[in-house]
Amino acid sequence: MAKKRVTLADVAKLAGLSTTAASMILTGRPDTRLSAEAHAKVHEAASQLGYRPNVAARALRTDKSRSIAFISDYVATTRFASGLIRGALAAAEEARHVMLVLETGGEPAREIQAVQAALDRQVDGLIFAAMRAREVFVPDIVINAPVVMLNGTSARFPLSVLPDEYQGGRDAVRLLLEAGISGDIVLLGHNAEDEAGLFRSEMINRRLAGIKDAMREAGLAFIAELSCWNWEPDQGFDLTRKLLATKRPRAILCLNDRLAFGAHQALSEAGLSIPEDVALVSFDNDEIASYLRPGLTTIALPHEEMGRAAVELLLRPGATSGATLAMPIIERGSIRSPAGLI
Amino acid sequence: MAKKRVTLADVAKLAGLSTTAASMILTGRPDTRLSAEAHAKVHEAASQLGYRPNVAARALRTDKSRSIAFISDYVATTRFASGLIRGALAAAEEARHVMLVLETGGEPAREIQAVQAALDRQVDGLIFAAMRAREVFVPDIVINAPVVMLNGTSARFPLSVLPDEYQGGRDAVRLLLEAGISGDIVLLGHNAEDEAGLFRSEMINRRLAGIKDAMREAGLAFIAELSCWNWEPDQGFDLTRKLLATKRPRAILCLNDRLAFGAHQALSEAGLSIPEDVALVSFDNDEIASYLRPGLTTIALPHEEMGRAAVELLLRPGATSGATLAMPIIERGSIRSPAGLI
DNA sequence: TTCCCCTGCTAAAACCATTTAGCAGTTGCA
DNA sequence: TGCAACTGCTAAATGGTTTTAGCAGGGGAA
Repeated sequence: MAKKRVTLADVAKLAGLSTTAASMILTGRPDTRLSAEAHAKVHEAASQLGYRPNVAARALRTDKSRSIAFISDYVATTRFASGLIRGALAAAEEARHVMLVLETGGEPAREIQAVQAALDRQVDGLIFAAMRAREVFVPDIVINAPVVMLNGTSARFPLSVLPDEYQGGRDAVRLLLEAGISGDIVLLGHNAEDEAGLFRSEMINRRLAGIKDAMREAGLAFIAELSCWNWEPDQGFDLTRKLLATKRPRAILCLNDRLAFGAHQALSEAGLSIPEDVALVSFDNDEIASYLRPGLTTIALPHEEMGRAAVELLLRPGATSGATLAMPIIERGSIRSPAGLI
Repeated sequence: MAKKRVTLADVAKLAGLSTTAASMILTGRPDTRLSAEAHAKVHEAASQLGYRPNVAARALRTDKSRSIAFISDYVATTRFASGLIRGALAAAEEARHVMLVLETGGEPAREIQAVQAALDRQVDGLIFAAMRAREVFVPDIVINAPVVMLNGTSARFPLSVLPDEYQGGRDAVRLLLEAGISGDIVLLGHNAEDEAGLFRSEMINRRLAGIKDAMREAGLAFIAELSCWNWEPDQGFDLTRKLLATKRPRAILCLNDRLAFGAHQALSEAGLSIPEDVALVSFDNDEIASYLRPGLTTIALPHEEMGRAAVELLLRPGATSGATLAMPIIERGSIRSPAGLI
């Protein structure tokens, strides 16, 4: 019952020409010598029959499947993750490619499976996205297709798309300074001594480097540096409450929005107002950043742009160097509340 | 330079047998009469060469590509979305399938594109996921592959996976009653009169029906029903603040967690404590629900289970009826704070 | 006239797997 | 002995496209 797919041969027959001619015309070859009349007839026949090329057959012949693989350790968890996917998806769509999404949980066995599955389907390229990546991630298989690392790096694959964390770190400090804050600043989320020898991630190290450099250049030092491994709201809450027992900061620089969220709660409970008593700045532009009152001023991860850049890089023929994307500054009301800010 | 792919012919040659034999052995045909020795030789040769079947070639012959399409209106936005994808991904992986993810933004043109792209790649089935779906969604193309609707329904495709919103609605009310609350309850997010003639979504209607039925059976009526179209925190905040100017509720039943988040802020600002003064219950188990203090007691959408169920349904040969999944009750501290609850 | 090039097109091979049809040799049974 | 059935295997067709090699016919130059 189900009608057979219409094939190139059907089109050719209807047009009264060979499949060779039909193929050449429909793929838009430039140097062909087929007549204008032939072109017209083939196009007419194709649209009349609703012809769509069979991608599997084409892939078999050309080794191009117009599809790419997006392999990541985690896909859910943060808004960051879906932003990356979303941007990549949009860019893939524009390039008329389709995207296979694969999740590995960071487990080597699943990583291998994922890469194999993608390669079996002759993808035109692979993106390795690191969502939580503490360290570099290396699936050790022969891959003869372009590879782009997204939000991570790899010794084997030089092309990567990264946020400019160093500059982002500097910007966070600069925002505080520009608001006239000149001391009594606390760093929430990291303490060099406590975490000596621990490796969190290359990205975070750069963020910290930017922060430290900017502070030093301004002749400032944090009055406290609070360490915790999981950057979740409850940690931010506990650390801030403990902090307030002994110190009265003028600003808290939080290493992500979730910590800032917890800090916000602790400050509110202590009857301190934001930003008048204590200013807050953080990173990521997580969903919750906009929910707070006042909204959190934050250095955003350019999720969608990164995903998009990865695909564009992957599909650009002779790409040789990766991309570093600026982290946009999202000003809300947690540093100062001038007119015009939410 | 790049080594040629290993083909079945290579394996057959090394094993000293025909490709027919190699194919039959590697695909594990049951009724074949090939010798144990032949089996051993072929498997040996395959693993020695690292043979991997070319999926495109296989798809061309068998019309099965071991891949499915996940087409949704939005992919980022909510945690809900990525939960669905994640569950679907896990189930697909277990079934050794690969998943194409496509986003349409709810635009008909992109919907058609997406379905075509998937069909061109001979997917073994399609999932249409509705993230925000206000109404039913129908891409009007001939699709001769199984289809499952996820979090939505369609007249054309009877198989769908849905949360049991009606029971969820009943549960929300029941939780309040069990906590000894017997009146002064406010419904936040909907007002039958204000929204007469508006169609939000079938799912939400069922949620409301469950709530209304449970209230009626308990002989109760809401002391206020507050309508707003966008269920975002700022709306919840504004409506609750306005409410508090004239009324003093004992509980607020919020139609989603974001509204509850806003209500929480307004209650805190008014100096009311949760749950002692005002109890809060809501829906979705959004990420923010666990961040609040106390945590939000909420009726969860079973994201991952739904995604998983959709794939399993899609891949089950003669599936004839869809699935309705229970909405788990996540008890935190916003209705009552007994020992043991967060 | 012969040779060469150009035009407009096509036959057939190639890509890599699955599957149908069938072959040669042995055994089982009457 | 004759015939059927079985065993263990293979040749060739098939799926839909791209691409290489080349064909027939006409025109221009030498």
